Amino acid sequence: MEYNFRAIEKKWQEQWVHSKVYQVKNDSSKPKCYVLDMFPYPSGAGLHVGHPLGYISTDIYARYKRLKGYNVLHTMGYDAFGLPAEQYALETGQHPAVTTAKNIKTFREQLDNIGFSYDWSREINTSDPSYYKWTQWIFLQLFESWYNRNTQKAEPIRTLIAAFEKDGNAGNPCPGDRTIQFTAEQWKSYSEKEQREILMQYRLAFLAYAEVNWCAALGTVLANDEVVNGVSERGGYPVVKKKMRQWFLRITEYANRLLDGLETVEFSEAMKEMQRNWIGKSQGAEIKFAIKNSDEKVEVYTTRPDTIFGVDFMVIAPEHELVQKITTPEQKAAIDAYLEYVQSRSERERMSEVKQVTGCFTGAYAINPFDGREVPIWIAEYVLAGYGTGAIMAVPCGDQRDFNFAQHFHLPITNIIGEGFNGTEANPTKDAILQNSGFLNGVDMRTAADLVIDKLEEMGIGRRQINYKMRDAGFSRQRYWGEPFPIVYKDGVPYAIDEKDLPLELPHVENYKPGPEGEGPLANITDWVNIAPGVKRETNTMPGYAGSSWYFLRYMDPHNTHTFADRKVTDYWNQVDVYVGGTEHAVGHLLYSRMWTKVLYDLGYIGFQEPFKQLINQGMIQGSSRFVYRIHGTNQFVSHGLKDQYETDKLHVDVNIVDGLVLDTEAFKKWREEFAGATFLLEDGQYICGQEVEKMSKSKFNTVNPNDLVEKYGADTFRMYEMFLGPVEQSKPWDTKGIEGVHRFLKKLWRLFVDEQKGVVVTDENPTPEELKILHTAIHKIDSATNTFSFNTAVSAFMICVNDLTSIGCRKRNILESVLILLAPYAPHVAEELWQLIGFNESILNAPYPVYKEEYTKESNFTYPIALNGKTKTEMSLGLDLDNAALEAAVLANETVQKLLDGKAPKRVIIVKGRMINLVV
RNA sequence: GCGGAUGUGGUGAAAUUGGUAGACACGCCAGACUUAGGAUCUGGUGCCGCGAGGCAUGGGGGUUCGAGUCCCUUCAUCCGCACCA
Repeated sequence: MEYNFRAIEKKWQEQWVHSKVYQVKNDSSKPKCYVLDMFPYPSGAGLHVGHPLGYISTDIYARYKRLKGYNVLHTMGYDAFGLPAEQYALETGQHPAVTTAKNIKTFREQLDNIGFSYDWSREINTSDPSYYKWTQWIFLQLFESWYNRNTQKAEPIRTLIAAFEKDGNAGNPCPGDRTIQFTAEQWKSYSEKEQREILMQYRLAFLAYAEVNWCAALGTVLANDEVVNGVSERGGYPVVKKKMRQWFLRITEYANRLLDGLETVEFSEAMKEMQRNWIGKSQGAEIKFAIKNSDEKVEVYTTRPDTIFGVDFMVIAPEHELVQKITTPEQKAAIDAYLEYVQSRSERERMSEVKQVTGCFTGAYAINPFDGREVPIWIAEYVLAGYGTGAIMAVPCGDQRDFNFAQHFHLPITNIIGEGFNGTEANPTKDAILQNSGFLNGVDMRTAADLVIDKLEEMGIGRRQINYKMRDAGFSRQRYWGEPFPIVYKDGVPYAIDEKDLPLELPHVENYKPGPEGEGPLANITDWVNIAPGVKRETNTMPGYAGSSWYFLRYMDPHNTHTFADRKVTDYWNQVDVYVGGTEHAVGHLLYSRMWTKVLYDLGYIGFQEPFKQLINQGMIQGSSRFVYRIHGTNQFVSHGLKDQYETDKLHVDVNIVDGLVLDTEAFKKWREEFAGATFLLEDGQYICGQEVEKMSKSKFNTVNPNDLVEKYGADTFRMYEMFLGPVEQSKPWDTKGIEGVHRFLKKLWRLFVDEQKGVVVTDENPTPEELKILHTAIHKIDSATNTFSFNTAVSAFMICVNDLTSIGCRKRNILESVLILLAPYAPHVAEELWQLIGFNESILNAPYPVYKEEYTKESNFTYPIALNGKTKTEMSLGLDLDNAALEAAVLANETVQKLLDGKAPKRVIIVKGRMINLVV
């Protein structure tokens, strides 16, 4: 009987399906554990070896926790709405639902091949109406809620209306527009339309005109994180700013809670830092400066109010509304020219020429409230309209950009930090003592900041202000393949559709071309859009992140038709205990899902406000591409070492027909028709390819399909090899070479149990202390390594264990049973098979995890390294029960040591019991 | 520019957190069994040196009896953000 992994794996995969061993109940006397993967977008390319890295980790962990006595929720599904399917539909006319279903089928087959323990009865698909019904429902909750800054949580919009009817909006200033102010009487006098317009400024999901990233080539609006260097992430098409009426989520109201929540979760420091940067909290002050000969005021935001005596000029954004009002007639022509220049510059240019200093003087002067100094007001593109107040007070001695600006335009620089400023570059210190600063002279900057703000508040021209870089999240897409908004417009006023009419299903369309004026394809279906005279549907759809913002909740209760997930069930499963996925979702998906969770928590639908307790970022598996070199204009290929002698074209070649770096030339000729007649210039009889590490992608022919490896070595080998590659968090190029070693290990393990001729050879003898030591060393190492996601070291511990047991010929049931249970999470098929072969009828999944007993690994002796001045010279086996004096005596009596000491006595003897002994001379 | 991470043999990587650097594998070398082997098994394999021995964790410095691990400094690579006042 040899290790026939193909038969074994097929048998157990069928057996698992048949006996429903992975179905999980929503209650149990056992403690719960929720282990989740970021669900994939089912692309047409299928899975490559990079995808399962995370999935295998979670599967091992989930199986491990189950053996440890937990009720484990471990699920998989598909993030199935999205642009690629729609692009494909545009090109081929195939309905996205059709291609998506096909892709899902491929993914499922590939996943099943690897032997995962998902509870597939809970599978979800975000494009399924039974799922997006609840995405739409949650959207309506967002639409019907506002953020109460007094209670610091989301509340139903009716509590806001009640407040308006009582006190107007005095207690609840408008987050969308601070200038909106009204009394209770005024509120009651407004028409319904006016009231709803005001409420819109408060809703968590709201409509606003805003500049969006408009990509004409894709015919759609893109999120900031879908725009890279001014072009679309997909396709690399140009992106421009365009004003459109868009849905937004008021995530900025949650900025502070999203920030504070990071303290309560276990994410990597890198991940937390990325989110902190994205949220970008800063504390400072808003200050109003009077303008000379004008009633206008210019309001700036600064984080450094302490430097107010160092203000030498003001800069406002070119888009700032004050520009037209304060520009003097003499400067008008210059300013107009500058504005024209700014408008002519694409987003891309502005980004790529960050260091260039440009600007223009308005002719107006602002007045420093403390010393009455008049400083010029400039406009410049380095000041952004969208951040703070769109205006700054410039302190060139303390801020490098202000300094560069002052130098460029020859503006005088006031020094308020004495020797701290050297005149050649700005010094942004906060630790100087102020000089040249009126009433602040001699005060340190940190203290001065508070003094200034207090004084400004007293004078009524300034106040403390916290700002965030984060913007509200755009939530509309002019696309077809997404969730339709459950919204209708009556005379242009948006209303929620009735909950009982959910889901609002995505209608069928004839084609996927964008609608008129940048609208989505839905706008083309006029009889769907126009419900009644004056009543129209929303034609935008929701963005890709809508469905993924809450899917972890649906897995808990996937078939519930009354609610998105029953409160009792979400209370039971609670937070995701371990969430595994790539870093690319650091600021998108992770922030949105954290926000949705907080909203649902505020509204009382769930009982926790952080979705993911622990996050592990799997590294990216890169592709290791191979290249061949074709002599230009011929069909002759030259080996890598000889290529410099010719003029060649470098071509990607399929990594699957290259062994290491050696090309299989026959396979190459068959690979593509155009190479059928290829000839080769070889080195030492071989064609050597070039290699480069690149992203794994079909177009680079460097993808490796897990199916091929599973076919050749088996799922168990594949699983363990992926883990053996290195720490899960680390990115590394894929290399199939080492898989043999893991395969050998499994064959060796098999031979511990089964002899080719004799069959099962396991005995019932009692284990020796040596065997128990091998086992318990393995238990200790594997248990803790699995628990800490250090799977690569666990695999090596398995190898050591099996090597040791093989070399002493141990075939004892007592030992081997435990080894199998340890192995079951890693290589579930072979573990089940051997478990059955040694006589168990029940699945190994329900066996108890072995418990480490220290007594078996305890030694009476320890082989001490004996070092002289910290350098190991020899070793001695000495009793662990010896005290330091006895150890010292034994060491000094040692022949080698005496020779080394050469008659001299050591100055000091350092003894670390059970570790080492060091002689200092 | 700011923030984060990483740097260890020919390769992937270990190292109980300050205590024998290179476990476990791949690759390579030698051998055994073989008609054969891309099967299996045995031994070897950081570098220099015939050897005793010396040198080695990106470089330089420091703390310590002892540093891959802590501190300072410097270089390189990768990732994220990027005119955020």
